[in-house]
Amino acid sequence: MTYENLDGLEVKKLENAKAQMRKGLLELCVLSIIDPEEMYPSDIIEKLKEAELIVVEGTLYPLLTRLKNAGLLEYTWRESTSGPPRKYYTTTEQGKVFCRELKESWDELVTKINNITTINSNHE
Amino acid sequence: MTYENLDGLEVKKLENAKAQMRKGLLELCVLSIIDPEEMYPSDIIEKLKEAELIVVEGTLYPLLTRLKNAGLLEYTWRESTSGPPRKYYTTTEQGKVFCRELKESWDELVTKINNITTINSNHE
DNA sequence: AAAGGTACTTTGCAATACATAGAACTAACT
DNA sequence: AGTTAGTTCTATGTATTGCAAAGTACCTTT
Repeated sequence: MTYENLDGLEVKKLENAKAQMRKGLLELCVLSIIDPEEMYPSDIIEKLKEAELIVVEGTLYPLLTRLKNAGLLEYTWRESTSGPPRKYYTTTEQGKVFCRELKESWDELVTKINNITTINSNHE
Repeated sequence: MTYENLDGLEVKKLENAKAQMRKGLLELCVLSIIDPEEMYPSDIIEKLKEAELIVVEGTLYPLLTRLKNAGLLEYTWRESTSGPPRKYYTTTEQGKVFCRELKESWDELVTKINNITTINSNHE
């Protein structure tokens, strides 16, 4: 990824476009990360960061709450040795099913987008 | 894609999740579709439909306007033999560069998401 | 002239990111 | 005991971009 062909304004636009691309994908990411085990929010943020998908608290907490309210996640409080208690989230059975469906939808979407963008690459 | 594991409310949630996934991806799609040639909006909608990415006027027209205002697209009016005149859009040089950068960003994003969701699939 | 079809514009709403401020809890320090 | 620092979680305003729907404008046909 190099920005040498873009001026300052374009860079900002590209950054924004990248941010918009991420919208709507976090549910899948978060459910996938949590699924095999239990996790508390800062760990989730850390895991996302390792995957180079940076997410901030203001995004994650409301998302976790939404998923909990939708019955896809549940949580238990756990005392921590290094500060206040933590909410450990796990995926409900419902959430596992939903996550699998979501993954399928994602795969289909990727295929569709690639069909569009790859076909046109061949013309260049 | 089967919904047999989901009840009515879940289906609605999944549909919504799919809609959210699409957000942010249309710029890339539209630029990719237009790039090799010139196109007017109904044709773009048709092409997207063929690719099973259904987009409505209320979405596309403002998007085209945004891209035009950003200098990535330009248009000329053309008379039509079957109705009112049409706006034919073409990609500017700037738009071609932007589209390539966007494609790279997309590819990176796909890789990152797949890293997250695939790793966890292996645990099931 | 009116009707029908096509093309484009506008607007309100919903959803989900981000930035930021703040509250609450615990451990360590003074 | 009180204060400070670090950690965890909550809430809110803002920005962006889809969708639904209504409406305007233009051309052809009736």
